[in-house]
Amino acid sequence: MKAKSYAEMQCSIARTLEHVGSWWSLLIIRDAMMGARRFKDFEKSLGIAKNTLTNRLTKLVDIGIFEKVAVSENSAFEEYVLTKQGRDLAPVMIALAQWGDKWVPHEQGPSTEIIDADAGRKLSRIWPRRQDGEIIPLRKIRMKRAKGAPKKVWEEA
Amino acid sequence: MKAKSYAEMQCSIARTLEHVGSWWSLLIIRDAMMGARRFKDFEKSLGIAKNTLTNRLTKLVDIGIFEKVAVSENSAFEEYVLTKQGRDLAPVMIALAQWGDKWVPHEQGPSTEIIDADAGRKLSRIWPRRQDGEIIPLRKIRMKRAKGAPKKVWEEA
DNA sequence: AGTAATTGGTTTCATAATGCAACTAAAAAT
DNA sequence: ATTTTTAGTTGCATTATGAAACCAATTACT
Repeated sequence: MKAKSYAEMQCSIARTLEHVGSWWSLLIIRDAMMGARRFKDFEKSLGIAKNTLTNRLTKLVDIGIFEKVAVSENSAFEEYVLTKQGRDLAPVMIALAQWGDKWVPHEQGPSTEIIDADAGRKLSRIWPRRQDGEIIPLRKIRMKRAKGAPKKVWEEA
Repeated sequence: MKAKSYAEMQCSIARTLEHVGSWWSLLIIRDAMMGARRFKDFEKSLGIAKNTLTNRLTKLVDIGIFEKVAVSENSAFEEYVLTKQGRDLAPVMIALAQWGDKWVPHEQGPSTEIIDADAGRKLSRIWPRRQDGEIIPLRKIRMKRAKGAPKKVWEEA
């Protein structure tokens, strides 16, 4: 659920989750990345309630992650297509999928594969790198509030 | 909210979200990555209700993302520390933060900074690469169900 | 040592979000 | 012309969250 908004938090992650962090939203986007377009596609694939799906899709269109496009010249139906903004969530999806494969393996294998079409094989782990491609080890990475952002409670004193 | 589980879906992303996709969970983990440890730290930083925080932390401990550790030799209090599994969510956090900075900028700037401690500057965009470091363009990336996973509804016919 | 404040909860109740089933109008297929 | 599909909407039951009060144990203060 969600009754309280993250929108006013001074945090880039919170603001992203405000847009795509609701239950179902990321799975809707995942399905779109795997080829779903029509309302019924998402509904049947996810087993989500129709009213909830309507709410999610409407919001995702509002914030610019999907756009509604006519199915064809001569059809009155519309389908939901990811915008550039939506497609740009790919690194998030890849990171989520790879974490799941590593830490929550399923008896029946990965079951979602993310492929490099040129090399024809699974992507290697997505990980921060320096410009030259060198991998940055976790211990060298610091997450901190930006200058000007309010002090965290545990930083007082 | 969340009333229906993703656990049985044949999808790596769904299984990850089943663990960390509930409202608040990723923000709790973010706070931990930024230095929060004590119950009160999370509570005050997030403004989350105590019962909800208790539920989330208990679950996150159960599934191995946090562990409870004595604050010190002579203290009876415990604090919540990320496990290796939890720290391994770093790429997810980085991807979320960078997407937010790009698409949902805040008047007052990024407000969450992720730094390469050696280079002393912000991380460049996390993105899938080939082993040699070459960036893989989005159009070369395919997400698909693995062999054996059930066909997607839009693939029928 | 005795008292006050903090911590980490639990419990209760109101509210908000979701799940489900029934219903509907428009479009498409037969 | 009729049936089926699609994309919803509506209403109700259930579940999750938010807020406040309450509580026992621990820690800090005097």
